[in-house]
Amino acid sequence: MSVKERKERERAARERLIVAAARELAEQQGWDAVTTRRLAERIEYSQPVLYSHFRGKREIIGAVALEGAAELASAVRAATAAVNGPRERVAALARAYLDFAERNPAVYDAIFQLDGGLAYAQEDTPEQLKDAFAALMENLAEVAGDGIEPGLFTEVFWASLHGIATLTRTKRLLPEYAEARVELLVDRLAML
Amino acid sequence: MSVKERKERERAARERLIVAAARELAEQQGWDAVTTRRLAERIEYSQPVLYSHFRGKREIIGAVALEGAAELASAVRAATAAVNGPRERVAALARAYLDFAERNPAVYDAIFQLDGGLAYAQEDTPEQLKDAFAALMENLAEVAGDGIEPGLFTEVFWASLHGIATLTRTKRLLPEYAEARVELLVDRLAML
DNA sequence: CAGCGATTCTAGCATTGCTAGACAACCGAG
DNA sequence: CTCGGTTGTCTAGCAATGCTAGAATCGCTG
Repeated sequence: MSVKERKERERAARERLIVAAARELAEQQGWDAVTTRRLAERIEYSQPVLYSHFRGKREIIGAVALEGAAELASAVRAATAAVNGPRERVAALARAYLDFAERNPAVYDAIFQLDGGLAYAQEDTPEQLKDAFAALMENLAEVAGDGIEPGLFTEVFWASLHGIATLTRTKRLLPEYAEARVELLVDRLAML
Repeated sequence: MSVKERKERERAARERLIVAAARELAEQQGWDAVTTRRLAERIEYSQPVLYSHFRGKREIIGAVALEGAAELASAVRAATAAVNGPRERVAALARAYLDFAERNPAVYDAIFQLDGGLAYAQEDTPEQLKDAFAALMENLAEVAGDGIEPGLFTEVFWASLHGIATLTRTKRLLPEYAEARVELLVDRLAML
């Protein structure tokens, strides 16, 4: 049954190709430009092929979101691993998070803004999303403060970062305050 | 020239009708359901009429956003006016803000999520948007803390509220923490 | 190498935002 | 009161969108 296995490998490879193409196109020209036709053209297949891998455009966004969530998690862990001291660790986390959002706006949107048909904060939430939240909580639990549940604190800190990330990207905040916002947020929210 | 005036009044009335219909439809069925055809049908005119008032769908969203921003500003002012004590005033502001976002999700999206073709944090930013920010700053300046510019503090507090509002609405945060999040945010960010 | 099953494509549907050009209504002059 | 012209509105249509049915083609198996 080697033939079947080969076909499955090829199929998986093509699926990765679709996700990669969608992501690249979205980062280059925004999600609006990610149409089924353009996507099909990029992978050099016809549109119906997309629907043999994904239920629709929404699921493709979801696939990009999962890939991105895994990257966000490791970006956060990588940025905090080598840092000594809780305060600097939290600041590094905040900068890594905002940096990821700025460098991968389309992927960030796929994870947090667009509808990728994924469940959040529930049992059936995909591993990658749970793990991204876990990566935040690992570094934030130690500064949550007495009597504050780490999960609650992480939600608030995360929401603040998310607000800054999205409002910054849509040019609703003053660029010159960027660094000061992070400092203020970390100094006030984290209990040291 | 009474005829001209009458026509202008009628025109203005129809414009309000369009904005109201767009808003109502968006709140009922989401912005995706706000198509030019459905909107035209609701106001009992044909689609091209919409384009004699607005450059396109984007501008209609923008009009809803401006109307909403004015309401948000007065909602915040109304909620804080009668409250004594800085801490309770800030808490009231936070609740009023989140309440507005929850009660008018489509309008909130028009203001802060969708592209209504409006400028933000600039000179040519519409009055309504500047005033909404001002309404926040009026109540937040007193708790910014020493050496922290009110504008900076307001941006951070606002971003945090925005993050909570959007993540809550897309079911990415735990509902049971809703009240605790506000308490934590106010207690930590505000300097009392 | 022939036939059959899986795969991929062509072609098309309904819906979207937006626009051109035909048509009608209405105001003001004679 | 009628006619001309401006102003306003509608019908019809464009290209692009997500998605799908059915034809065509490819490649494995006997």
